[in-house]
Amino acid sequence: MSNRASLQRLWSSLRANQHLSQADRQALLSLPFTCRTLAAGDAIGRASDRIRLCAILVSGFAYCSKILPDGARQIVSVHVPADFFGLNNLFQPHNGHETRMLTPGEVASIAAHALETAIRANPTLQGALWRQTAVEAAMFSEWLTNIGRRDAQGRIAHLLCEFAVRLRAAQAPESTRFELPMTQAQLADTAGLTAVHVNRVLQSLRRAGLVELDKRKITINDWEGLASMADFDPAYLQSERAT
Amino acid sequence: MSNRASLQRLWSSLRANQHLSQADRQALLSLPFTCRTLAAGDAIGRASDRIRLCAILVSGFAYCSKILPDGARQIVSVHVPADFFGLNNLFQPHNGHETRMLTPGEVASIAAHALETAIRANPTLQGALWRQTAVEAAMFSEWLTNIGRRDAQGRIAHLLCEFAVRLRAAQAPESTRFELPMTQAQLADTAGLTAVHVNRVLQSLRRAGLVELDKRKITINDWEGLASMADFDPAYLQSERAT
DNA sequence: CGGAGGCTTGAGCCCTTTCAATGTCTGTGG
DNA sequence: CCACAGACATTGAAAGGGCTCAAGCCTCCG
Repeated sequence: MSNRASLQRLWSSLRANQHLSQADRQALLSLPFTCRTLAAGDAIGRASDRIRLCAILVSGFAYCSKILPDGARQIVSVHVPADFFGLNNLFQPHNGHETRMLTPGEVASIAAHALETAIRANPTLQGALWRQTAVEAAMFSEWLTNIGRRDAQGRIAHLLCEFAVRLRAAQAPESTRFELPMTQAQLADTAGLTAVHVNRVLQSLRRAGLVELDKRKITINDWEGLASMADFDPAYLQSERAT
Repeated sequence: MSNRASLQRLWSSLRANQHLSQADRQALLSLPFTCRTLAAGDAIGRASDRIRLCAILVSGFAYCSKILPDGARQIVSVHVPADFFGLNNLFQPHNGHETRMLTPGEVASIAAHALETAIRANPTLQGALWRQTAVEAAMFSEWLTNIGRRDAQGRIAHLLCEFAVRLRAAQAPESTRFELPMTQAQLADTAGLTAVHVNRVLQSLRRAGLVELDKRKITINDWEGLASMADFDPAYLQSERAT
């Protein structure tokens, strides 16, 4: 189980963290985190939980989804290592969404009330977290136009581009090659498509020489082509090294 | 041109305002607002503007959209009177989105930097605005699953339900009857559909006895039916009188 | 009275879904 | 070391929801 040490490492790469002062960073780090190791599919803060909590993804991937009565599922966000998520819990504890691990990994969570007191004592910390939810809102907005106005090819291409940039920003060394630990069914629930159709789209991207897929490893062979097909502009990610 | 007086009236109903103390309210009200009267279709803060600004919709309706290179448009949010919007400008000035008036109306705008200084001096005000962007994020998320996982009927039904609740919360006296100043083409750009198909869906909702349409006046005849068809749960709106 | 924008309607097409079956890989237990 | 289960990926055929194209209509407004 990782703790302060690995958290410390994380902070330096934490996106929400770019605008934090040293003092604020310290304030956050000194909060009572609880680290847990979870398996793929495990829920983070089950719907039944009364305990509102925010969390940092120390390692592994996670997603947040809403499930409709007919069983359909929409994945509204995917979290990569070092993401700070669950801030929405501060404002609306129960919104019918659930967050689960995509892969096994470690989560450092903190009780909402503890974070709230820290915030009250530290306005610039509050500002950083505010910014974090603003970035999340921008991503939602981008996904909205992605699902609402692009065809299947464009949607998938856009998702791949986004992940490439986010993963590069978060951790990965090499740009165009990364691991995306999602099944085609999960990609479908993200893109508002069907698993079957995602499969066919992926194949066509492959045949067009844009990407290569090996297990969950993705290699983008033609970034220009993929980005233009997706009409991708990374500005909304607020990533430092966005290119 | 309306000014302090009408702004004052607005504050009492302002959603972002529910959790503001009297002092914070005063702080906001004393800021240098610029009131403008705009026509339908006018841009609020044109894309060419270097001046970042946030605004309150004093009267009329507005929307925020993104336009794709192929000309397709996705409306990502609709603002009703008393909405505080454009907070995203504080974090990312240019994100390829544009905000325009849906109807003629008045906008009270404030330069971002003025708001920023006010925020620095007033942490609880910052908290209220943070909450505002959190609510907006929640709406995005809801729209995401709406477009991603519901068929055309469900999407339109959900939009109508949302507007009914928001308008009731914002101003309207009677519940199930309200004015929605959007053309079918704009509704289509909101729901990720085509104007033609929106027309047919609207007709089927009418034939099913769920709603009545007269010009831009909408009457919901069967709230239960419409809400269940849309799987609508108003919790995400964070509205006081949500029922 | 003419025009423009918005609403309707019809017909045909196509992208995406559904349904169903087959193939592939990995981990497990005998 | 092989058999077997389970989770994913892949494929084919057929149906369908929504789109496109195109024309007709209505209403408001100058």
